[in-house]
Amino acid sequence: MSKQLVVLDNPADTAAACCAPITEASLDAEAATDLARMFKALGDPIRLRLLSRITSAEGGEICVCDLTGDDFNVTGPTISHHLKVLREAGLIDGERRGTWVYYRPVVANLRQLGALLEAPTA
Amino acid sequence: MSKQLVVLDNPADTAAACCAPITEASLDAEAATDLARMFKALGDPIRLRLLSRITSAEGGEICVCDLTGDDFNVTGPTISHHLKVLREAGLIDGERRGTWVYYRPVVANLRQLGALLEAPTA
DNA sequence: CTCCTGTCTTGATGTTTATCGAATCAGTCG
DNA sequence: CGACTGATTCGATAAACATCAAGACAGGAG
Repeated sequence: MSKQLVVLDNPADTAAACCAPITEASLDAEAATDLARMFKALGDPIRLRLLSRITSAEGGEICVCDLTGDDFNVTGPTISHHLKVLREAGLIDGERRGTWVYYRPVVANLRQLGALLEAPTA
Repeated sequence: MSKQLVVLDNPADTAAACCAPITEASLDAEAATDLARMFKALGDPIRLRLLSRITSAEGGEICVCDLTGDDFNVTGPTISHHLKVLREAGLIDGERRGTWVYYRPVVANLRQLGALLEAPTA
């Protein structure tokens, strides 16, 4: 099982009604499902803080060992679970290098979500 | 009970670490909780499509009666539930006028979420 | 090879959520 | 007032989720 941390089929950049701002028209059901999966991943305070740490990390990536410190009040497995949710949503991307595992943001998908929400502004 | 559809204390525009992009630093726990509440509201395909219809409505608002058509495959009460979730998250805002109830987007909060996600792009 | 540390998976548990049908509230029209 | 339509709330149920403790796996150090 070397699949463990490989990026594998990123569910987000396959279909994912790219770039259509939410104002443009009614999202069709399929696009809504893809997008909702990503938003749902953001819908937890711990995941949001994890993502914040990952996106703001120097060098564009961060070691899990820097996330399991007791800043968050949860155990290691729980952090691991949340990272998996973010990864499966296509918002981050992880890789093992030697002893440690590093995560970095998937900027394109984050941008897509942002664009979707900023459009109604105009 | 006239409270029913009044905008009441919008939980989102009170504290809500406004405008700090997710890259800037580690979100503090309190800000993350507020933001996660909004993202969670977006984390459902039906709510996303409802919001899409609301933000793209002519005149900036839409009648619930135009949402309960069978475009979505759920019953009236379920639509009502989702609208409530969006409303309590501070993403939309509703008002009864006569027989019908109208909803419109809370643009400032949508924009805040969008800005948070577009920042990592740069 | 054997231990040790870091990360993830599994299994269990309590909580939250989506959904519906039935009942209720709000406003209009006879 | 009394019936009717639109929208919400209530109560119940099944599915999804967050969390933890215990165990498993990966890689480096003795």
